[in-house]
Amino acid sequence: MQKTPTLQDVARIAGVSTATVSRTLSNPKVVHESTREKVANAVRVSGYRINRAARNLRTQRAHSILVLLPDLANPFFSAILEGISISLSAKGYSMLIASTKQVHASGEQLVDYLDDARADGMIVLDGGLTPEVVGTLENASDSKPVVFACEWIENGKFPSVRSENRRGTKAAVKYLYDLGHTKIAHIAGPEGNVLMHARKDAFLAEMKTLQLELKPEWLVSGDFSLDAGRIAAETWIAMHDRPTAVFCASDQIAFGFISELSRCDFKVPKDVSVMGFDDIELSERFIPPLSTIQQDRTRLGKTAAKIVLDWLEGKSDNPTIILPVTLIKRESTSGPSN
Amino acid sequence: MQKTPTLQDVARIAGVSTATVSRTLSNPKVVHESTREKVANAVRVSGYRINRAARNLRTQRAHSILVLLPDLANPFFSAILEGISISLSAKGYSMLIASTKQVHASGEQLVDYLDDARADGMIVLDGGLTPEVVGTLENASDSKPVVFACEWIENGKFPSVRSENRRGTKAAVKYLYDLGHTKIAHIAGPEGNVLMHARKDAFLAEMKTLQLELKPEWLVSGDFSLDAGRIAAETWIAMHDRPTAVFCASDQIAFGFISELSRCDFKVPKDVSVMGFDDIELSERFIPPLSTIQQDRTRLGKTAAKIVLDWLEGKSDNPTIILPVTLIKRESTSGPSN
DNA sequence: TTGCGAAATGTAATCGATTGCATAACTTTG
DNA sequence: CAAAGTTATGCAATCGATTACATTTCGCAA
Repeated sequence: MQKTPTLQDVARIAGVSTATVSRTLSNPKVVHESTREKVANAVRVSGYRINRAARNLRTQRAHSILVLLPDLANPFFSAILEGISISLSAKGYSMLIASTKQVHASGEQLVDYLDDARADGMIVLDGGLTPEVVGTLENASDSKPVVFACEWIENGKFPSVRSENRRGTKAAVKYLYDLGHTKIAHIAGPEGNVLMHARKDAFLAEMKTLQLELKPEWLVSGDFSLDAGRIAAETWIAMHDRPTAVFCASDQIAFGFISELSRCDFKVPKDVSVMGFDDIELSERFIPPLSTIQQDRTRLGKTAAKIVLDWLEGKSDNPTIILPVTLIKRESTSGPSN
Repeated sequence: MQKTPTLQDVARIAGVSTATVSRTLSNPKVVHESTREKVANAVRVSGYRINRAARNLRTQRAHSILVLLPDLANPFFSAILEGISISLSAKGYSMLIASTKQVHASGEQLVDYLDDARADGMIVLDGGLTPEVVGTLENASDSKPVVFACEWIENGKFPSVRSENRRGTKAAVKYLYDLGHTKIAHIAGPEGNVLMHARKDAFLAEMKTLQLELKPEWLVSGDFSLDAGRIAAETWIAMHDRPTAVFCASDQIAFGFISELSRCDFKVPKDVSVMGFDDIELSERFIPPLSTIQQDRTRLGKTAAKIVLDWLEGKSDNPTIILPVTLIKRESTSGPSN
């Protein structure tokens, strides 16, 4: 019922000064064992809990990290969040979440989170920030860590963690080629997105390496959504010279694509082989199970958090880390029929 | 390069006291217009940002709310988080996220978030907390708001927001019945879960109302996962008297179920009609598109946040709010084939 | 012009922990 | 045994905003 006990209370009960209590709690080895016990006992008796607001003020640390998503409702990010959270909570940090859309909508500046001592650093999963926002962040990141994960800013000075988009893409195309496909299309991500570029460029490069013809209409632009896949399916259906394989820039696209084809009575992989990118949980259980390039999302998250925390502790080599991907062969791909 | 300006700095530049600056910022109408302008100008010149740690300490508010998930990697929660975030950020609150698993693993107590001034309140999406944890939360919630969303604690004293699980379930069964099905199975959620109970009980009640026979083996227990659906499919295949329709406690279960059936060359809805519960984004694009009971997850989140915020402002009627669900008819259901 | 209430502003204590510096207690050493 | 060095503890300033209370200023009526 009474207000929560403070350091003062603990000090009084233990018969020592607040300085000693504080030291006992944060750096036990500098106090005498007997004092340590008295304090530990007083803490137990009083049910003392540290007041983080007070500590945060004094230490100039928020002990929390902001994670910025492009879109909270997108399930692609869940596993990444889990990875981040694991790393953060192991070090006693909390995870704040916000989405670009909403920060923008509420009229706040992103950099405020850093400037107003709400967060000590930031993990950004959105490579689509406007140049001004990136600019203010670059300034802020002279003193506060900002790390990109999955996506990144071209020519930006931020460290980042990402998957081998290039190698994954090439492996996918090569795999389709080895299955016997020569007419391969790509459904790309949203215009201007770094991932979209990385994957599209790698796709073009690999097609060239394999000396495969690429009709312009086989390069479909979209975004990473289900609906982009659906629209691409309509496009595919309308083609006179249909590619026999399609490499989608995300699993969601692939789902939308296959779903729409199926609605129109086309069969995957009989009529067209389809590959995705990501390997989200459902891919294994889609109908047909989706061949895809697997990203280790949890590890992506853990790694991003580690970079931020290391940076906060002074180890600032600001690396760009590229994590391996794996080609997963399932039943949405086969050799071309005849 | 220099340190961020404080209220003091603004006061000095504007030629007024810190008290006046503070009032200008938090309650502008009590200061004279001319002063207001001086202060506004000083804020602009100095680039002042409030230090939240300091404000939090003084006001005894963290201006953030903890959202507790059972499992961060589960995409079902994404849309709920979005709803929560919208409501919170509109009122200047931040959203902290943690998962039951990890809080537990890190040896922290859940209630610490409230006790150590990290969060002003809590939204819990996990009805599976242990009774001790619930107990400590109940104590804490004398002073701090704790609200359950989606799931809840039976006989607990927490307000909650949830969907019409009962009505949704009955509507699903009735719909299958109206299509002509009389042999209907249910794949339930995890043992001990309140949602699982609510839906199973409603299922049993409706079967009784419709005077349909229910063989014990038609009541399959599982959890809400894809894999539970896969296992249930094996069970279904092995039955001698197979139900012609299956009502799954979640869309994920339904996906797993259909996926496995499809792998074994059964057709949905020809061989069996399948319904889900939730209407997650992908349901519309699954193959076949899934008939299901739609929960408004965004609204669930918004409402939960609203209850917490109202409570913080003193409006404490602590309501239990039950949101309407909608029956969505798609192609995973049809009349039984003879 | 004086006086009084209302409006505007200022002074300084406060929130609760951390930490530089000073001091006390205790060891070691010549 | 005294001097020097170590170790343990305490004192009090500090982080940066908020706010109760005191004081000043202003407007208006008599």
